[in-house]
Amino acid sequence: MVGKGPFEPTTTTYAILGLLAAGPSSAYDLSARLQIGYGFFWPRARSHVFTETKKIAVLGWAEGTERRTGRRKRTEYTITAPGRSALSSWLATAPTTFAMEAEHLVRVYLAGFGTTDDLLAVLDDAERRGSEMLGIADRVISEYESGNVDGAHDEPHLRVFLVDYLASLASLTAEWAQRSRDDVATWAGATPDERRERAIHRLSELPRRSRR
Amino acid sequence: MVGKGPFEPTTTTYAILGLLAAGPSSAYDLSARLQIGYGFFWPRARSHVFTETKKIAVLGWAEGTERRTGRRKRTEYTITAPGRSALSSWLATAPTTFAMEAEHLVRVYLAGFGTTDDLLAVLDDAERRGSEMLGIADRVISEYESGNVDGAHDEPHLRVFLVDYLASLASLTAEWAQRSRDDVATWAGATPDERRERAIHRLSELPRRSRR
DNA sequence: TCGCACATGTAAATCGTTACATGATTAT
DNA sequence: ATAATCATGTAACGATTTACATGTGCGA
Repeated sequence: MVGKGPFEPTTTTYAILGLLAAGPSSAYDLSARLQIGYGFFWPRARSHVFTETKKIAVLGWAEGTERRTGRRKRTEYTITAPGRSALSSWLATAPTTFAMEAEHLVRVYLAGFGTTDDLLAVLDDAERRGSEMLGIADRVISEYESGNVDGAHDEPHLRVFLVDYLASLASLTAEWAQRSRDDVATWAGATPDERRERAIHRLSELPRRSRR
Repeated sequence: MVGKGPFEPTTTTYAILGLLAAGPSSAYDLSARLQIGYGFFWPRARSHVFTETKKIAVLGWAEGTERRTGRRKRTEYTITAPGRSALSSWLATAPTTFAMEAEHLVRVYLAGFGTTDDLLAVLDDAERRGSEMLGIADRVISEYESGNVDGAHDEPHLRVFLVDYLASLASLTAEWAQRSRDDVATWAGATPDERRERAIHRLSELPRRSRR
């Protein structure tokens, strides 16, 4: 990502352009689809869409037409040929961003300055979030199994990759929280040295690169 | 996160305060530790530290003393008692942020508008990143096994939780990329209906909530 | 002693969010 | 008819990054 002038497209720009590629929609509608479609792996505030669509229009990648409902106006955007072409060019470039913001882990990192109960609460919270995410994945899966899918993103052979990642991450998080809590439970009757031994042993059993 | 005035502490503020709790250091030094310690789950630019430490000083949570090396000055920060107390209060509150920014997944979501080769390239990239992360975890583990640990963060019983999450996420990512690529490979000789069938079947085999 | 990497920041610009505002629609 | 909710944005603000600037120490 170069990131120079004020009209330089960002990943978010392309994400929205991609929504537009599926058909014309109003900015408001896009803002809803942004959260539903990307909420889990590219979260953005709804209001962000309104500035971003303007940028897209200035770039010539979409055309906005004014519609009215009574005295209220709204803008409907339609992707242009240059827009489609910009999207597919972008898809041919390499991804840049892969980041996570996990406050849980910050708190674990600093847990030495808090109480054991604080730590357990953090782990509980992590497990709760993991379970929630699993619940979301669950619902998506059931929809597909029962055939109740709203046409918009009806490409199951691609969709499965996303749901796979989501469900895997969710269950990873929940399971990690559980085993960490179990480990905390063993601290009670142990000397510092025993704790250390055990920690090193647990470390040595983590997934290694050699397993390829 | 309340986030009102310009001196409202953020998670980043506490992350840095937490580094400070381990002993006095210069802002520059903190900025290095920020990346090493939090880089994987709370990434921030080094320069961010310099503004944040000033905020911490204004809040009375640390004191800055001027040092000099020749004509060049630097500021060394020391945490204060109110600072320690703010840190432990914060540790007793609930985490708020758990987010990921995975451009890979954005690209998978939009893969219908690109070529199959684009998609394969994205999956390759994801696998490469997963392997790299596994490599990092690997090195940390080896350091602990061989006892070569730089005292600063020498709390293996806590550290193991972080490395566990890192290594698990890394191998999840790499494995996901592999099985997704394998799936893409089956598309070639299949009708759209077969692809659909297969996708729904794969969906139904993902981790479910019921498994708890 | 020349150049390069490390140390130590500052300033400007951008990205993104929260808060607000107001019209339309629906349920009660 | 009123209240609540949906639709449709705007504006101000804060969080974060990128780019820059300059001193110091070290190896060739």
